[in-house]
Amino acid sequence: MTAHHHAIANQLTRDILSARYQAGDRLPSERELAGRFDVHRGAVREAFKALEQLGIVEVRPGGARVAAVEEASFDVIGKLLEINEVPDPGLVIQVLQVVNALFQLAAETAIEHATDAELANIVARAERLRQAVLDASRGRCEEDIVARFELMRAVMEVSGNLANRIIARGLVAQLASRIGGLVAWYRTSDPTAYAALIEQLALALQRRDRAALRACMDHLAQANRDTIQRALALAADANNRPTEATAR
Amino acid sequence: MTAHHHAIANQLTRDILSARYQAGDRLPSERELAGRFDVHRGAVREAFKALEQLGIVEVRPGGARVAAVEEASFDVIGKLLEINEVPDPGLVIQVLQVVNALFQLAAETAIEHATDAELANIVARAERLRQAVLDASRGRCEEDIVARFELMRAVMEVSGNLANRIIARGLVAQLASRIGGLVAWYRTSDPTAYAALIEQLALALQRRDRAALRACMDHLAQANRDTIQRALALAADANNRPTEATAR
DNA sequence: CCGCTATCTTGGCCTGACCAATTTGGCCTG
DNA sequence: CAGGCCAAATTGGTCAGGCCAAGATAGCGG
Repeated sequence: MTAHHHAIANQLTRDILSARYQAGDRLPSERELAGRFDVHRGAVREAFKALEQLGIVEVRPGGARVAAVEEASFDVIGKLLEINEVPDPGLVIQVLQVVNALFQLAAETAIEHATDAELANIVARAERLRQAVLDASRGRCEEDIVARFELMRAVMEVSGNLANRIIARGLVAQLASRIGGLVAWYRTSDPTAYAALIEQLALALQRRDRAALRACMDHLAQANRDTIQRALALAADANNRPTEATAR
Repeated sequence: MTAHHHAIANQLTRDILSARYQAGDRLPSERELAGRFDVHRGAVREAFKALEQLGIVEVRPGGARVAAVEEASFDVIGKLLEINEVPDPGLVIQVLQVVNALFQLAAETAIEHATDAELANIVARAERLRQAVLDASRGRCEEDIVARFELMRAVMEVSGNLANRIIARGLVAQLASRIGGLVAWYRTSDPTAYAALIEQLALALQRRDRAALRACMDHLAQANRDTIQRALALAADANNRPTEATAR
């Protein structure tokens, strides 16, 4: 393995995101880091490129300075989720809220512009999700989650909003790569109620009823939030108390 | 000026985004492009890095292939806005809708979690915006726009949602760098009505009234959309008929 | 104590080379 | 003739060393 710049970039990213460097600090020079890591300057240089594109470092002739997290790029969200063993629940919830807002926008656009056939397709997927949720209470959880993503993707697609699609896709990807391992802890608290919400969602979509759509999406978001929060708590708990064999 | 890789990256980006290459096509090899552009392979390589991080190209040993736009990264949105003289109105509207959805999320979070003092600060900014809008009808348009961004930024800040903040910031930045030049064409159609909406917004925030907040934000979004759409149409018109001296 | 300059450092970029993975074309086998 | 298989050519990945211009800095002069 000679992917030096990868290792260096990861190390520096962790250092910066865990606040070992303050915003505005000067990073060591490329040449010094090259010496410290015992690699050629090119490797450090490539690592810097990555950090710069992440938006956490601003590199200019004269020196590289770390930037404020608020000014960082889209992709830091994934990195922020990575720095701890179990992702920071607060951040996960925040991302989830954004994803939900985007999903809601897509759904509202869909009921405005989609054809009846497209809506029917979505409704069919919703029905599939409803079934999957009910099945999941008997243990088949993966299908449940897959069906949720399928539904979301379908709605995004017919909404026709490219920007929304790109952003949501990126966000979900960053989130999924991090909390995918939590599937084991993922349980819908009240599948029956959740299934009922899905049914309401399907109905609202079919009738192009915006008010109803918003109402039940609010409830769905709340339910999803609770579920994930519980899963995170369980995972963190298991991680802190590794008496029994930890999954992995 | 020896920023070769910049020029190459731009050229290739335009080629790809304007569909001169189809998704799945193989790009010419680094060495061939180096010869074609008469630069060293390193320059082409750096350009490829940029394209890869844009998500429009997947480069692997054996060849670089262009990816589907839907799979691209967040930053392509800005590039997509850049390929035409006047940005594609449809895309601008889409981005605007996303921004609005994020703004709405922030506002809803704010009325749930912000302190009274923070809300008061936001309300004050809203009042400033209201004044600016009324003033703008007499020609001072820049302050109007600045005040809108200020309000949005303030709401984002107190909402405490880092993910939301980062995404919205990036989106606004990409949009602003592209439609900033349209300020000349930017006119609120009915300033009085708009000011009234802002007042409603302030009131809803102060009372932490979520329903009212949603209602007036819907109207505000609609108004903003119309205004931008009109500005884009005017700009496109002026661009197609360059008989008189075009600004700039 | 402040402002300016000469020098030194730092990043930007070019050149050339070698390596490993993939592709590709020809070859052999059925 | 079709399909699988192997080796050579091509492609991207990485390393190494060097030169240059743009900032940073220490020292000097006011």
